[in-house]
Amino acid sequence: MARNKYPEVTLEKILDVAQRLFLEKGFDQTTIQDIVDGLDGLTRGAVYHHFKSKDEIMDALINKMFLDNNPFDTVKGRKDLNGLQKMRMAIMLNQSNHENMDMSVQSIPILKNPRILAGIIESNRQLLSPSFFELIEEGNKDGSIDTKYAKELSELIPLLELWLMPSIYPADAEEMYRKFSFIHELLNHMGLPLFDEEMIRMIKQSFSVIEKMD
Amino acid sequence: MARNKYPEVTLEKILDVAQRLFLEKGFDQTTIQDIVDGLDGLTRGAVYHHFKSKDEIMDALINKMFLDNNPFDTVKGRKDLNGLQKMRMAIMLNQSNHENMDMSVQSIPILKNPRILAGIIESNRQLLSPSFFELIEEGNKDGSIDTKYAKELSELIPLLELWLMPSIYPADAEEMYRKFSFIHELLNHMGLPLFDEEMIRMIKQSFSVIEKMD
DNA sequence: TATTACATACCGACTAAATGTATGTATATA
DNA sequence: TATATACATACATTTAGTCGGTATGTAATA
Repeated sequence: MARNKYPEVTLEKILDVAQRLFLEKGFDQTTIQDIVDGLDGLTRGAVYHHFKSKDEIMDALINKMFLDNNPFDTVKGRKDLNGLQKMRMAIMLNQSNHENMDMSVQSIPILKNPRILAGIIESNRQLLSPSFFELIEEGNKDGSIDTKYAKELSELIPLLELWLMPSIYPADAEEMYRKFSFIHELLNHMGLPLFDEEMIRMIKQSFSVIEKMD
Repeated sequence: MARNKYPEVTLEKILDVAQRLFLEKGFDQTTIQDIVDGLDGLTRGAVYHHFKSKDEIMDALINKMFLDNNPFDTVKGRKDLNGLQKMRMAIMLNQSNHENMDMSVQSIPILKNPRILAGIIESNRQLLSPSFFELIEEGNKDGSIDTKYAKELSELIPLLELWLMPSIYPADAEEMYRKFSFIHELLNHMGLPLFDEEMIRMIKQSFSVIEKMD
């Protein structure tokens, strides 16, 4: 295939296809050739020109997925929100990001894709937690949050999100609701009242919808 | 090499070598041939006779590591302990198991070994949590524990143990201590006073030891 | 006890698949 | 026009897994 005037386009295409395949079939089950096949016309040489290895594609993907729609960029400029409110918004945005790809993620058991799981955990720790930390600190300063455990909470919250993923920890609607109650109580006790009444109602409702789907 | 009269010996040997290598170099970085090389005289044929695939070796290992020294077997018969006390003992036994291999586990960043990480998470959920659940329920019945969240706690505790692994979540002694305080407070609030004064003292001491090592 | 039949522990060569490398070619840009 | 680079192509290498074969153990039979 002819050389592309805008190589970034090729690069993006590679990441797009890779993301789709990794989520559909898993990282190990996806070969470079599989990716190439979805790249109409290009060859493996092109891929290896842009990326040193399959792992490097994965790393790039993890960064991209986070940066593409970084909840914290959206939240940061909002002078009208205090720390707690920003935190709530960031969590919800982040959650809906997850859900957008969860349709595909759910289709394949994530525990069978250790590389993806590890990727999530690592990017949580490196990217998500520091941002959470900032917001919690901000809340501590403006008085909307009052916790001794900013660092600990910022690390733990992503882990709790993991706990809420039914593909890892299977749970029916009732069990999901109990988990949420648990987390609600936990966060309140630790001084980070993340869920307000409206959020709890929304969550409750979304579960009853799931219930009816079964 | 001559056929072994007791094939279990060969099987054990394979698992031994595999465990060593997986922890030293990681799962993906260990080839079947690497395992064979540590098996004085045997060939890859032997390994493939006992195991269908590399993954099957991993699965067998996970089971073995748990069953070999299952904390719950030790605890179960102890009529002199109530549920809470059994829970404490199981946690400590389990923890010291971890520490025994942690010398090797720590040496290699576990996030670079997604397969092992996923294995830990899955075996926690399938083996550890159900046992925790039983003990917590027992405690709830005999009055030594009083929580609405037996199921949730039994799932969350292994996740908290993950959080405490410095190879995944780097932390100095001070930070480790804060994590423990956090968990202590969390569990107390949820009705599962897992750490008594003695344990807290022990933990505190073990951290000051670490501190001095640096 | 000797023989036979069968099961299974293990060997070793082969296949297939996939990653990665080295080199070549054409095109864009300076 | 020269140079960098986007991409192609051929090749080398690594590794998982398969398969037919061999030797040794075990159990039944006589």
